Amino acid sequence: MSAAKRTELRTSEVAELAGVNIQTLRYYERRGLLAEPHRSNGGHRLYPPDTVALLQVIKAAQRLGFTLDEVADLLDAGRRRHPSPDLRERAIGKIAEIDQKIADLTTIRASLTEVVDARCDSLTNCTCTDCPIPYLTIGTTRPSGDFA
Amino acid sequence: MSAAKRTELRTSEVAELAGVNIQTLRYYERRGLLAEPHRSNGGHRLYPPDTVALLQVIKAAQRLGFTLDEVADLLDAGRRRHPSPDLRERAIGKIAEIDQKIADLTTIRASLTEVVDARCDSLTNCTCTDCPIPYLTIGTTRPSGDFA
DNA sequence: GGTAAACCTGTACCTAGGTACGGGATGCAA
DNA sequence: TTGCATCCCGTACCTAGGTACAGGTTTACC
Repeated sequence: MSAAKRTELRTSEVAELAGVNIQTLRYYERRGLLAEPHRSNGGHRLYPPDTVALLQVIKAAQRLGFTLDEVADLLDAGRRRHPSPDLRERAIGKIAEIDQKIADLTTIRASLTEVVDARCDSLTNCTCTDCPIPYLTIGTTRPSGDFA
Repeated sequence: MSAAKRTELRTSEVAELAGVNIQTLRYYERRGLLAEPHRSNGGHRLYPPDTVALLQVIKAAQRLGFTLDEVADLLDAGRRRHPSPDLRERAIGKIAEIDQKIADLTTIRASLTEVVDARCDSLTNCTCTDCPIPYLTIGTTRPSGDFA
């Protein structure tokens, strides 16, 4: 079936393109994140090409701190335009959660930005309290100063 | 030492206030995320009150998909206004990463928003392709339509 | 001074999310 | 039609991040 290969992807191809392990594909299939692909006569999996994009979405969502169960929910929600009232309810919850995440990320980002353009007036005349130039720090105290 | 208790918090108090398990405090201490608190004469830990806020920051960062090692880095960066060039470099990298996360979250959010205000013209006259009203869906096909 | 609740350390165990391995079947190009 | 790369399935193992237990001190209140 060298001709059919043009449209359907084999396990290793999907894995490579999406940057995931082959075992992960089977794992996601077991978890219900990936629909069971159809098979060749011999039983080899053949995936539709957009599986690659789907995997990338899954991976992105995971990096954002969603569990696989949550990702499954999100995908489910994203697919149907006619959610059940329950699903709609959960979608609203997720949106609030996402807004919180964005707010938190923004806070962290601001803190990092401060770090990056840490303004040290000069090496010999710096008003910062945690300046590495030792004698400047003597006798100063500073509140802990974590992100927020 | 009932008087000293007013300023310093015991393990269970910190855990309760921050909403984490007591074991987690010790775990974070081992991991270097929490500085070793000083001890009572008998060896019991006594935490400064801002530990609670710190824990909340850690938990928030975790929910955003950062590993504990990354959280440690972030905290470290957040504390010092005079980063080493290396730390500065990593901070810049983190900012890019965070921007990506925010972008991804925004995409997912948009998709969920669509779900929430899914406009169904009416129960008998709906143009959506995955409308639950059966006969409307006959003969229609639709691209997969995951988030992006 | 007695005692119950909270704490200590060390070690064992748990869950989520993968990843690797073994032994056998398939796909496909030469 | 043979040979080698891939694939199959089932199962075992791994890492991160916790969480629980055991057996023994300390605290704090009566």
